[in-house]
Amino acid sequence: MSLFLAPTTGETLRAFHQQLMQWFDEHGRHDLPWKPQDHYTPAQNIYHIWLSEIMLQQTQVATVIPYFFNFIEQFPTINALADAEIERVLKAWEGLGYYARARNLHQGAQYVRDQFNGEIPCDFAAIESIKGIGRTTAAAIMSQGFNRPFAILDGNVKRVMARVTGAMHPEKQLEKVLLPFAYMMSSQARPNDYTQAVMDFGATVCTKQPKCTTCFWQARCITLQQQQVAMIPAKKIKAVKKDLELFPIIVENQRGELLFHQRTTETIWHNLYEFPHLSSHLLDIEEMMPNVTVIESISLPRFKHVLTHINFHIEPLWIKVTTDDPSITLNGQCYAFTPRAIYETYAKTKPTNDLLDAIHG
DNA sequence: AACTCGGGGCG
DNA sequence: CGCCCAGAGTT
Repeated sequence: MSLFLAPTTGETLRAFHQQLMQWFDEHGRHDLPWKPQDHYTPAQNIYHIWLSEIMLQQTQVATVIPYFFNFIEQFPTINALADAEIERVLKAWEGLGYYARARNLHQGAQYVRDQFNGEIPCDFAAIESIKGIGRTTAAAIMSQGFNRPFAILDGNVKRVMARVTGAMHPEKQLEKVLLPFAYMMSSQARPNDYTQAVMDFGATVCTKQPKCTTCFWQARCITLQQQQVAMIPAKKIKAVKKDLELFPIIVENQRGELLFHQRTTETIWHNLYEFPHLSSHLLDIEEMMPNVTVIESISLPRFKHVLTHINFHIEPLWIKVTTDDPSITLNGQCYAFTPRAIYETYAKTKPTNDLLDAIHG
């Protein structure tokens, strides 16, 4: 049995496309900074679209814009990015989240430098072979960068297409069901503008709580007519979150240097910097750090840090000590005292930055 | 197919 | 406080 509210005809999709493009010309976002510009080379414009697509994964436009400007200033070309140190790339990404994106982007730039002479080719399969680029981002580069008819199905497009077609399918089936419709839409006129148009429409009109009274399609929207707007697209099944406690220890010596180290775990916050932390409360300071004299021990307020799948409950301890040692062994691991000017140049986790604000503010 | 990866904004 | 945002890699 069909999960569509009603069958969708080709005429319906063509009419929607026509009106969408008219809407875009008048109301679309035409000033996004990664839009191709004449004072950049064609290769740079493609690079900008690539970069923006990566930054925009699960991240809103307003958040991305300042990061984008900073990034292209530091890394103006793909080859410049490829030749840069990963530490600099992560620093430019600091606070944006999903740090695997930065590592994949850096690896991708080296791949493009070595395999494609520093220029992204107009080849969907080749683009998709670049680290960090999946079907959606590859299609976005093909359509927006090269003006080729490739369909994207990101969150915005899925929401728009689900409502236009009245697809009630659950999240997993939805993408497969909508892909043929998405391709049909993209294969009409102005592929690059269409891609931007449908995303702008999804981001500004056909939102989660859509502005149907201003919508050009309200008279023909099957989802609106049958009052299913709140039900389409179907909600995602919420993942169960874990609660984890974290006990960071901020050890500050008489010169104001802090114990600081780079994460090496393969899981979260890979390659980023943080304070040493324990999995339980620090019981005996003198026992854990024999060669230091504790001047002051301050419990900072506990706070929460939320990730997609983890709630961190953080109970920080700030210990001011005197010692002649340049490093401290804690739980069998060696941590070095680091001057403020140094650690501020490295990309840190969000809780670490919050703690730095707390002790310096 | 399910799970993992951040952080910000908004109602 | 819950949900979503221009998703992709791993298992």
